[in-house]
Amino acid sequence: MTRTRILEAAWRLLESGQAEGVRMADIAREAGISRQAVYLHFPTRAELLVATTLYLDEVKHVDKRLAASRSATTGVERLSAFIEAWGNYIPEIYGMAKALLAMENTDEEAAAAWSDRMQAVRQGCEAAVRALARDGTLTPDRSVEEATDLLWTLLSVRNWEQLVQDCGWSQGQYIETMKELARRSLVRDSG
Amino acid sequence: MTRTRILEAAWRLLESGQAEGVRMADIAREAGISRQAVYLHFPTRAELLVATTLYLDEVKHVDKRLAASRSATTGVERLSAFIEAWGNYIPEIYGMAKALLAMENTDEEAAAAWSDRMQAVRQGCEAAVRALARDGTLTPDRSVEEATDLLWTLLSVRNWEQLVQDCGWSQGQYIETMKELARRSLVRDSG
DNA sequence: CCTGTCACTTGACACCGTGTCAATTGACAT
DNA sequence: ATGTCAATTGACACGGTGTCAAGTGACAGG
Repeated sequence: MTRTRILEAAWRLLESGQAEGVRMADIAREAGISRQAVYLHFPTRAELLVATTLYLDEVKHVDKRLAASRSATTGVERLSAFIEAWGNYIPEIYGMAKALLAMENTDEEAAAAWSDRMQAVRQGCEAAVRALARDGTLTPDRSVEEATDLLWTLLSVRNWEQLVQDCGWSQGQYIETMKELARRSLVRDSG
Repeated sequence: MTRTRILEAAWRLLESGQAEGVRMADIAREAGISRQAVYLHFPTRAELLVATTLYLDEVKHVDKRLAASRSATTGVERLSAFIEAWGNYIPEIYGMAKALLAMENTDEEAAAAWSDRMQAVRQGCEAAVRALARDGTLTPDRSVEEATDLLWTLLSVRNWEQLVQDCGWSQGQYIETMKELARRSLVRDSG
């Protein structure tokens, strides 16, 4: 199916670094079809990018990965498992994310799409925070909502980008630091 | 001087919200001159934006604000003062920052300019971390460099944006949370 | 009073990337 | 043979940046 070939082509290009060099013409060439044929399947660049993220989520089985964090028994374990699952997913979608993020400013639809995806992440954060609250291990300093905001911000793609891409941290270092930071700022009595 | 009028116009427009709607023509109109006259003073949009940030730093006396944090005696005080100074500066430059950030992806020069400005912030972070290290109050978990990376990331404009703009936190809430987060993740024995 | 010069204006234009439109081709099915 | 469907080619509009050339008006010095 041509549609799939386009999605694969987009993915391949976005994955390989220089996010913003990826134009519709490039994707078409990579897929071995004409630029106009791309428009036959995806009305706008934004929609193509969104479709690519959804395609990735499917191919990479995000759902299965998050299942692990959902099955954790204690809140603390759940928090840790969630950070690990999401944190390790970031590098795989980073090319995509960067391209989508770059359109946020100019493209209404791209912004909405990215916001949707991030709300899903926020759900995950909230679930982890609620698990802590249920166990009574959430720090008394913050409400569930504030704690969720904080965790969500900590785990943003931008923060990953800054630490791993710009500062040269290893992925493991990133994960460990985020876990520790989350624990210290969200879990009660954990010096 | 026309140059100043242009800078003031750019500032006024950027400050008032919708960063990405600000085109060269808009700035010219706001300054009461022709679009081409702007190019007489600033060769490119990126250079105009950069000049505007420098102009803002001058007008807003960033240097004086940071002096306070430099004169703190203990490392912990210095950390706190720095977070307060920088954290309270962010909302004043946010319009600018957003416009510059939006060009990061497309414009080489804008990216370099923004990166420069952020390196300056990083210097401030590093100074605070070194003050902690000197006092022996830096957590043993992290090297000076790692601690600097972490603090710098915590205090990014993007994080401020997400918490204050997107999540609706108050400025005071943001400052307090950042101070606490920094303390918990950088200062030794502070549960 | 003439002549420069300097800041600015007007208007036209090239470039780039996105998205649109119309006419055409080639394969496959009925 | 006919229809249909995916894809092709080529042209074009739009928006925003940046360039270029010619013109205008004010002010200064001889």
